[in-house]
Amino acid sequence: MTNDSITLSDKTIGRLSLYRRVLERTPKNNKPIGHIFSHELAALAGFSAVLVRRDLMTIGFSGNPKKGYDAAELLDCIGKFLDAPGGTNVALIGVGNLGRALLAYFTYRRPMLSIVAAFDANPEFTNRVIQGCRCYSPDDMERVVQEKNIRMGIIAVPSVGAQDAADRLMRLGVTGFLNFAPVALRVPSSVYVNQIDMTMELEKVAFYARQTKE
Amino acid sequence: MTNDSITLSDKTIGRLSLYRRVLERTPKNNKPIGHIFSHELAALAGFSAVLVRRDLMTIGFSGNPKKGYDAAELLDCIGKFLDAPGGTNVALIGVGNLGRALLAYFTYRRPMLSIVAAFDANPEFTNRVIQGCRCYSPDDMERVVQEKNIRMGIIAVPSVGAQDAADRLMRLGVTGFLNFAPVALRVPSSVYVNQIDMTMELEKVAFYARQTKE
DNA sequence: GTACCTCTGTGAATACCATAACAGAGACAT
DNA sequence: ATGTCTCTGTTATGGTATTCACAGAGGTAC
Ligand SMILES: NC(=O)c1ccc[n+]([C@@H]2O[C@H](COP(=O)([O-])OP(=O)(O)OC[C@H]3O[C@@H](n4cnc5c(N)ncnc54)[C@H](O)[C@@H]3O)[C@@H](O)[C@H]2O)c1
Ligand SMILES: NC(=O)c1ccc[n+]([C@@H]2O[C@H](COP(=O)([O-])OP(=O)(O)OC[C@H]3O[C@@H](n4cnc5c(N)ncnc54)[C@H](O)[C@@H]3O)[C@@H](O)[C@H]2O)c1
Repeated sequence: MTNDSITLSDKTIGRLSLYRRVLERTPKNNKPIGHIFSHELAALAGFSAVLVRRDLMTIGFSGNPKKGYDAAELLDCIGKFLDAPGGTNVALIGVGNLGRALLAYFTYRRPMLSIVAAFDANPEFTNRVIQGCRCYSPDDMERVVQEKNIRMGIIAVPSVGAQDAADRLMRLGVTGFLNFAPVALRVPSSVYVNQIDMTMELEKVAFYARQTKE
Repeated sequence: MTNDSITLSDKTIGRLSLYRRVLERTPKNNKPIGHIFSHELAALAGFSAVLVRRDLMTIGFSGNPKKGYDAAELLDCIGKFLDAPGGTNVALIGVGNLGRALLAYFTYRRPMLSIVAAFDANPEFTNRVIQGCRCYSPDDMERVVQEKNIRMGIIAVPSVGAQDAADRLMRLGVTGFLNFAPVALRVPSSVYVNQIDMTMELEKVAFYARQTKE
């Protein structure tokens, strides 16, 4: 039914992720949603109804003009696109303030996306379990990444260590990064980097907040 | 020289914020950068050189074909666009795992953008100083927001409390939000919301990491 | 001086993305 | 049966962001 040969735009896969969480979370009169209309899903996710319909169209998911979309089937269909069949194992590099918050949040939250190991250069954090996740020394990276079949990395170390951390993980076969350090990672085109620059996001808000206030 | 009547695109103001931080941080042979070429700044920020030139063009900043752009003047010029003259005061709502990480990071980091108050419903956190920032009960919101002239809010509470927090702040004149809760805030068009959905960002990486691996 | 080189500045072309607009299908009332 | 209503599915349109391509300016080598 669903086929990965379709190309999804970057924006669309982000929205699919959000549709899924909204559907998982939102109960309708205390029982799971049966069917949902595009405009309902749009309101929950914060987009327009036509955009929802087009996203679902691109993944080849069909609804019923009278009842809307079957929520359970839609969840399944989105999962077929977003999730790797056996789940994806993630490494966290840097167990500082941000890293610990991420561990606390993501541990056991997404069944198909697990942070299975954390690494930190500070011996204070290594060889213990933090927020339910085992924390290792960077020296153990080669062994642990291979043992645990880690495919992607979250970089939450200071800027100066970010490129080095990425380089080491790439040598071990990691092909995707979520990078919180405000520095541009140099990677080959076969590796995907998603850069989150919170300072930039904050300054953007400050800019617009000022525009509307004055 | 610089005039705010120019309209900057959302993407451009984000990149300006990054150019600035890259310039502030990067020393050249242990002394501040004097001049910098568009391709150098592009490499540091992770964009293309022509995009850098285009951005600087839109803010009306000129370089020298032989020496490049004067870094100090550029910093000044970017500041004239991004910073409110007296700085912007920010409130943080929710001093949980993520909120504390944000406090630790942003306190004293950006001179023109300060988190001047935090609010949390949990009495364990209120009426004390956390990571250098005073933390109040939500009951004190009206007084504190007015006293400290707070213009924008960072929402780091669970989804269920996000809309309520935003509503209360908006009634007190706050016009911009950085929202980490994975829920669409309902706000009038005069209020700017920047939504950061880390789960979505993580799932995007998982998607692309899988594509390249197989 | 002249040929050449590099970099800025910018109009034109391209790619991408969201919205608008509408065709089609089923339900329902009369 | 027929008209109307609502929602889906899809094509057409518009707008915006980025890249392409190149003119212009100044500096350098010889
Ligand atoms: N905390 C925030 O809210 C925030 C906001 C914006 C950006 N960031 C960025 O996120 C990153 C992490 O921020 P943070 O606040 O958690 O910093 P932090 O200083 O609290 O934590 C950094 C951690 O990384 C570890 N570390 C340093 N070098 C390492 C290396 N080479 N290998 C392994 N571990 C190493 C340190 O021991 C420390 O535990 C930084 O790049 C920061 O710029 C954080
Ligand atoms: N921690 C992460 O890495 C992460 C990742 C993705 C999304 N988020 C989102 O960020 C938000 C905060 O996450 P967190 O991990 O810090 O959660 P948390 O549970 O650690 O902290 C939430 C804090 O908000 C306070 N709070 C609850 N209701 C409140 C209210 N009405 N007013 C004031 N304070 C209130 C609680 O007392 C608590 O201190 C959540 O919406 C979460 O979904 C966090």
